[in-house]
Amino acid sequence: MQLPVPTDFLLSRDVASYGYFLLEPNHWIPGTTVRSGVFNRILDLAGGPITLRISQRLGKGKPLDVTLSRKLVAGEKAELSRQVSRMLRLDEPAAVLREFHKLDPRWKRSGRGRLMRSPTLFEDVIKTVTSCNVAWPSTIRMNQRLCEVFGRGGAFPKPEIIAAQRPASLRATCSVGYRDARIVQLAKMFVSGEIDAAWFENSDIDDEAIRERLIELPGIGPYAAANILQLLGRFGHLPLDTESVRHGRVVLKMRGKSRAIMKRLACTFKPFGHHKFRSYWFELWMYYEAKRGPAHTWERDIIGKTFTAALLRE
DNA sequence: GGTAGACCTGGACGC
DNA sequence: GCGTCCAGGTCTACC
Repeated sequence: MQLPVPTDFLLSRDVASYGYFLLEPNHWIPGTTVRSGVFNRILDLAGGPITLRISQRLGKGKPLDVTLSRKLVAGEKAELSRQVSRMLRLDEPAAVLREFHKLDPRWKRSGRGRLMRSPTLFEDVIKTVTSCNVAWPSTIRMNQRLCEVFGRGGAFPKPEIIAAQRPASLRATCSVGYRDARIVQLAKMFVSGEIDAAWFENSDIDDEAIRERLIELPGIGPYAAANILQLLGRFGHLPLDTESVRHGRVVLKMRGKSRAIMKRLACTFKPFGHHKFRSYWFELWMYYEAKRGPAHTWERDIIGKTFTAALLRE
């Protein structure tokens, strides 16, 4: 099947735009050219797990070619399109990105602006929790094990499956450590409707109301809340962590204690308003690419595991 | 309102 | 190869 995309959309650039593209059940396979990369992703749809092979042979703005591992049953096509659209931010208007490029022209030439995310809010929330207080290789492992152990056919597990587990089981099989009870509790809240994805995705609700609700959730603090906000398409907050402080010190030549650097980072990116996360993130991303080559050339099973803070400090 | 310490895992390092 | 130290964000208890 084919999926239409916005005129500015470029698969290789827009998939390799956020670290989640290196986490299971996502699998980006770099090609020899910008056009030849392939994005594989397993989704758990009504008729069971299905593997998508997504490419864009004809280049920027041209439809995506999507090869499926099985035939779709009734009703699955709409759900598949919805999930792919969320993941690749196909619903983000080109006009919004033009506005971003006007505000921060550094990214106009490359066209960067879209940030890859997950097909569902549940997966984004769990991926965020698995990235807190842990080195990147451990985040990779937690997501790999969650998909292997609890995902149907290697897909990301549905909240109903995680909600039915004992925390100790999650800890023993997926190396999630003390996050076990928090992950199970979050899954239960998704299942019960206490966390209503539609409410969080509602653009009529202001950022602060969403942030306040997020920060009440188990395992979600200031950093995680700001990160989930950007995953929800709200880019006016910065998820500041030790990596931000490193960026402040190494790239922006800031001096002082961590807290002071975080305050200075907030001031530095304030002029970018409701696009500030994009400006901040692509600065970080540019640094990683300077160290490790263009993101669309990164091999998940090689570069992902060597992507440690210690190596980046070199 | 601010902060110290615990939480868990795995990489880094010293021997 | 083994043992120890440390990084990482959230949560709780305490001041």
